[in-house]
Amino acid sequence: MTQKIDFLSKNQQIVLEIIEKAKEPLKAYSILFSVQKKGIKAPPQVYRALDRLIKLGKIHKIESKNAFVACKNDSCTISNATAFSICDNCEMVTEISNPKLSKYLANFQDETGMRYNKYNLEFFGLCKKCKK
Amino acid sequence: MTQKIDFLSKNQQIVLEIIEKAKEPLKAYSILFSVQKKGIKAPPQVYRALDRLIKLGKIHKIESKNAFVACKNDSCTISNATAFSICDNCEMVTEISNPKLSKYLANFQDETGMRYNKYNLEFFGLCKKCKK
DNA sequence: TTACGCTTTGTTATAATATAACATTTTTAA
DNA sequence: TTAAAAATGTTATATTATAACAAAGCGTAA
Repeated sequence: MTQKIDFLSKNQQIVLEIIEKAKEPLKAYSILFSVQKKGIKAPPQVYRALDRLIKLGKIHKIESKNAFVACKNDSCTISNATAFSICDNCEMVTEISNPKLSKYLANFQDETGMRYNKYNLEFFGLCKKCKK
Repeated sequence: MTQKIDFLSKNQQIVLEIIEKAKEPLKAYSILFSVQKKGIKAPPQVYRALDRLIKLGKIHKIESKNAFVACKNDSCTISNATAFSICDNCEMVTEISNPKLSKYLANFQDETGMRYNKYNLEFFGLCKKCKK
């Protein structure tokens, strides 16, 4: 077997669980502090789990915040096409799953005809609550 | 006057110049090392200049790389709508200026009707050279 | 079974990225 | 001309991330 693609190690499960429970994106070191009681003691353990979970599409990294969210898209096993809306005020992050948008972007070609196998889009604005 | 919107301070000019000359995105600390002979000695000086240049739309931050590129779009004085293509192999970054794309994204509304005033899009793939 | 390779894990140390806090200088505008 | 504001300089430190290597666990084939 070259790779176990559907099995999570203990550390990976622990990290995934805490990200899934969170309502906001979590930072790597805040994850570290939260999981220290469960035996994860050092940054590399957290970062390894994060890297793996990202590759599996279980979580995504919000690049503009260096923070991590669970993928809301149940069927997402790869993470090559992501879009988020981010509130400038309360920092709430929502994953956008809009078939038209993803189709548009997956098919996008620039002037040179270059095609892409991956993209990440981050929208910023005020969420409904903060707009009031 | 509340803000000088079209004037760059000495440090800002120095930092902008080095980013404009570069062919690849530059990291903050590599900028710092390059400008130390010009009297910029400490990180905050670089980061302040970067922040200002970003606000003015003179440069953009490539979030997935923590690196900075000059805006190629001459008329760009604000930086609320950015799109880049990034080569996974050689790390080359190109700013995409595609009117259809920017129009599409500027007008994008999610399911709830929310509109955004800013976005950043990063495409990944292989550039023409690396595809060969 | 055992021993080999591979993956995961643990651990220490350190690299890389970014900002806080405050002193000083320069610029602005009353 | 001088007080306020903005920009700059400086030191220290916070935050984010990885290198490097040792040890443990696990599958598998001899």
